[in-house]
Amino acid sequence: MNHSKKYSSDCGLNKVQKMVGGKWKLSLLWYISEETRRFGEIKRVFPDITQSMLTKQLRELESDGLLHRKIYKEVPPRVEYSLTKLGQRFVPILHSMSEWGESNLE
Amino acid sequence: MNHSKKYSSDCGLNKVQKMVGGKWKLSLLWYISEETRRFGEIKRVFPDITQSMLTKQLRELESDGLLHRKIYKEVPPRVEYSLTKLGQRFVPILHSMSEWGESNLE
DNA sequence: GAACATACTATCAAAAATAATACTAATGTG
DNA sequence: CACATTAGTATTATTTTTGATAGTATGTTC
Repeated sequence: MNHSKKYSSDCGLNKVQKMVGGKWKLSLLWYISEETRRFGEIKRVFPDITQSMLTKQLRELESDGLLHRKIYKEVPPRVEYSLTKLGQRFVPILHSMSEWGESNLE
Repeated sequence: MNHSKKYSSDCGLNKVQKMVGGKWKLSLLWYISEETRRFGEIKRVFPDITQSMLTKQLRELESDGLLHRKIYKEVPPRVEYSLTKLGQRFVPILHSMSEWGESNLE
């Protein structure tokens, strides 16, 4: 890795930032990491996020490979979100961030 | 911590997100964690960040307690940025994010 | 056959983040 | 006195992110 690339937008750090930088993404990952969650469940736990925004962020997390989205062919619809392997490998980082936040900030 | 607060904007995770969520902040922290850096040095290493944005982000990191800003009473001016204790405690998280990014993303 | 439930989608508006550009202050040097 | 140097500020765009609101599809239940 040359010097000009070390701090560029290609570096691991910036990729991570782009993937989980959204306003709600860390919390969503955390919540889904606890167990598989249905869309409506998530919506109820995060009442401040609008439905369209929730859909958008979940889909982005999915296309970034962090979440798996399982659609049941039922009516009314049923969609479950869970962490992928990649997402699971991110969970320890979530935990250290949370802990750092809780224990260091007022 | 009650359930309504667990995923609220008060939780550690969201505080962290607000503090380091800026487009350049993770990289800036990383660069400054390596050693104390002068403003102009940072500017040269991150040519894509405008000067006003750089100032803004560094000041935010300072007021969030992650960076220390040392002003030398000289002309031309000399300002050095370094990590605070709090910032230093964040460095391991930076490393794990970087590693996760490097090793898991194409 | 009307209402219900769920997970959406589509538009448009508002707010927040970032960028572009130009300007400033102060002093040592030639 | 003009000029270079450094770390800024100020102002105005532009872009990106987020929010508000309304509408859709469809099998099941009443």
